[in-house]
Amino acid sequence: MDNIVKIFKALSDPNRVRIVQMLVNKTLCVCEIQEILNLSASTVSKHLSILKESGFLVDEKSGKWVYYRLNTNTNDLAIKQLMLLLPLYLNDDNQILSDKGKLNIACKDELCCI
Amino acid sequence: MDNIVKIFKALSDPNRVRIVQMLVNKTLCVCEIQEILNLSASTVSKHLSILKESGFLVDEKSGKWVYYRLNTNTNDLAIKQLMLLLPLYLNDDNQILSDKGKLNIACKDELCCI
DNA sequence: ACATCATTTCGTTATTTAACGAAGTGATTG
DNA sequence: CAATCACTTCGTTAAATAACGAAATGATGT
Repeated sequence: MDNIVKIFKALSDPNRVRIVQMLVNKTLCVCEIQEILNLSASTVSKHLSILKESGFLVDEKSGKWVYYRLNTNTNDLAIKQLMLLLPLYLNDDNQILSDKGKLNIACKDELCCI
Repeated sequence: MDNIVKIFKALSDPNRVRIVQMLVNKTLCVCEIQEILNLSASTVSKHLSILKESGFLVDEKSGKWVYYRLNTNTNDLAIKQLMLLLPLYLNDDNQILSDKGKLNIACKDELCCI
């Protein structure tokens, strides 16, 4: 019960839902996510730790950077299914579309890291 | 986005998850739910209104009583799927099993209403 | 009509949450 | 080795949430 409630709590904030959707088929470092969300680094870090703690994300250090990606290898059924279902619910969400658009530009122009 | 976040927020409280699971294949009045959760009537009423507002429940007045049940006729894909998936995640949860046990006894003995 | 019962609404309190900036950590670069 | 960069942790503040009891609402039964 605690586990499933923690999972739903993780998804009950719009900025965290945006993060999860940004990371579909992508690996991003904290500063890229910060750029899109337009929040302070500490706030973004906190959101990422909640998503990691609940099982949605894994991180990987590489030099100065910490990269986050979806925990696609999870054994948790709820996490696995919700990661698949979320995009269906948010495919046509303007915020999510806008985030993805910005991300592509940001990547092309190397807006943030490297 | 607001809609899906509202849905996850509704499920991000253990008492509300318990309510949803109690109502699987059952219709219950507020006082029965109150009996199981062991919370004040006003608190239970608030939880029910959040679940109703987010689309999980519908209510029906009948005399003195208000009956709540799952909104199985919803058009909302997320609500529909989450109602199906939740029991899979909580099948072996002790709290949920205990609630269902108490509910059967309560119904037999007409512990609460009627 | 009146008392009672089931439920909701209101006002309050304690806890949790989201946000920030400042300070701390650890790796990289000059 | 000092400065910088990416990120996290800490401490604070404002807002949201969960809980309660008291009062309001609305139907039932006497």
